Amino acid sequence: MPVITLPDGSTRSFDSSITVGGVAADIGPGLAKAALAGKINGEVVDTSHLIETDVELAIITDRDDEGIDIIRHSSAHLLAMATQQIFPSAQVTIGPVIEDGFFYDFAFERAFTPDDLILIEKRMSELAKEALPITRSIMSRNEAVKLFEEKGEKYKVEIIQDIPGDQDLSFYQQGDFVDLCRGPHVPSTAHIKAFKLTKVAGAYWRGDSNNEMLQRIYGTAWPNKKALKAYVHRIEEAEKRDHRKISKKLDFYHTQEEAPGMVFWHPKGWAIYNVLENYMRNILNRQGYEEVKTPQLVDRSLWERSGHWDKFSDMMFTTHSESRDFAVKPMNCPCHVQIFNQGLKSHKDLPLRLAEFGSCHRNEPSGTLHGLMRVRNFTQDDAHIFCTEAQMQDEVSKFIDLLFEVYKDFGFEDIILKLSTRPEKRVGSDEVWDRSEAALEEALNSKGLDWDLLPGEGAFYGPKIEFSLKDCIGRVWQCGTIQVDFSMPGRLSAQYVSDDQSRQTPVMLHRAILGSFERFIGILIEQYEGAFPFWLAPEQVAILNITDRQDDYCRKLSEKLKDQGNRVHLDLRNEKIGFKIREHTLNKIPFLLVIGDKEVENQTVAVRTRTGEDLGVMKLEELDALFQNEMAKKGRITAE
RNA sequence: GCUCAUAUAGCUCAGUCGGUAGAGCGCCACCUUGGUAAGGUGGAGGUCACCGGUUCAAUUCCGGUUAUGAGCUCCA
Repeated sequence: MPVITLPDGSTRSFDSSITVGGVAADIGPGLAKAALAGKINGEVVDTSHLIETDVELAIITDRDDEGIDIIRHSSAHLLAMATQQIFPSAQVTIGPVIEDGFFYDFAFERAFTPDDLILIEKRMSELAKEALPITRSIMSRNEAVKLFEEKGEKYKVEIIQDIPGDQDLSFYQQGDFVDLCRGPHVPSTAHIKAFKLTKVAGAYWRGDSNNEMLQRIYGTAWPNKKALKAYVHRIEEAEKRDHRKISKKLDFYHTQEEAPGMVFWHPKGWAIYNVLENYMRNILNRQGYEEVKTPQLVDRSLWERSGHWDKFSDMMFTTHSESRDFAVKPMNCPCHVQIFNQGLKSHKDLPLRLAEFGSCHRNEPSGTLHGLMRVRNFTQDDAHIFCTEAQMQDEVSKFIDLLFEVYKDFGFEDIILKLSTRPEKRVGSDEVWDRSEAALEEALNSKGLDWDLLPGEGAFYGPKIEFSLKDCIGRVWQCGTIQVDFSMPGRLSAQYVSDDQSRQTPVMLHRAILGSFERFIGILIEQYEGAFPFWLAPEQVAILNITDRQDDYCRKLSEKLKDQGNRVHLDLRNEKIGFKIREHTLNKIPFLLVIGDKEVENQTVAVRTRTGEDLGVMKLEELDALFQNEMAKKGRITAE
């Protein structure tokens, strides 16, 4: 006689055991129809699950996140079923739920084409309309192996054989299609109402690049057509923000075949870059960093001593001169240790913070290059802090504060923190790891920050914190990092004299806030959709004459604004004012100054924003105040 | 690096079932001096990514190279 407690606290008792679907039907016909699954004592089960004892039960519908995931999972099965009906020789492998959708990997003799996807999607719709019941069954491992061997599904056999012991396995069947699956699934294919196959791409079997390439079909699925439409719209919006397209339109940079993965910055893109670099330079100076510059080309022997040659030589660009091998630097730290090593350092010199906007080259695999986001030549806002172990926590703490301030200036307030701890392969004693991890953890906790732990994800030379920011459409970008390193200072013989006269090896902290300027600018372009806030805008203000009678006034105004440090675009072309306004609005210049006879006569400017707002006629002092206010605000979304 | 796709004017893209190519925008010239998102007329501009092959003939078909795109793998 099971007594069932529902989420609202009410109870229902039944004379005999009952399925989840039965309970839903008992509550009401609407719920019976909407029920996708049940959650019993926190565990998600099928609607066919039989309840025999007293339990807490929640009926899951497409209003629950779990419900949407179940729809997506069942959509993956439907995809596999449809695909095998059309292409019987395609072998099934895995088909999990991912963010916003699902995929299924097939082994197939050729690549699927977009036309194939249309066919498969059509068949999926037909199968969904047939409202095939989805039923669960249990098989022993041996039975299962036999079944899939008969079907010639060698990947499934491999998966099943990897499941340990005599564990019973669950299977889901719809029509004549059956798949190994933990479940749960929707009760019938009729619950799969709004889906779309989005793309096809290669993917390695078991994610290992040594394995054969499978064909992965991606799809998205939603509770209803409206949600699907909203998703498609969201994707289109994200595509509109693509920094590569915007950069071409706004003339920020280009790339070309002769320099793959490297950026030709155009004047407007470089203007943004310069603002960023100078901003970081000022900030680091204020925080007690000292800026340095080190060579691009360094003898191979230094990289051998630092250990990079061993691990990363195939990712380093090399050159040869006068019978010596050189490598273009892939990072700045070994060079910074060289500066540290000049002259005997005292503990009184610590912490020593060396910063460099160091241009680095890494020969990234060709397939990974992507606009400004992944390049072969990039510049980090890099710095290395040489300190004692005792100073470590304080330095980390200061760094976190600084990073939050910087991100705020760009309008990023949602920051995700992750602490990565000791991996299996590592250097340094457990005691040193204990102390370093504790220092990082304590630095985070003392600020009351939320953070995630990634056990075993640290670098071989020390633990690290990684900082990711969320942009305005919810995408996450990892930018900042601070990493403890107790390997390199020793390898490169960095030492200081302690207060007891002994020679000690300093701890080194690698840290960056923006990461690489290239990538960070890419993120900013997408965040702002090219409409940079005033302080970053490559052109901050355009001066537009109405007729050539105002030329002199406009030229003088331009000089004056430039003298005040503004980036000015002077447009005296023989074009109508509407034409010029349209053009500069599309170029996303924050302020447009329209100058006609009236403005010349009164020594004023008529101000229009790129959003089309008319700020009216202003005196030059008022304009200056407006600009200064904008500069002070930077990209912050909340006022101080 | 792997799989698949793509490469035509400065940009966005048509097109040629094999007979050396077009549009819009932009650019240049002239006319127009116009008050808040496109004034008019005319003109220039392409070894159809590169290297081979097939063919009487290749931008088009085939192979390779390079770059780009999507995904996978990688990211000190």
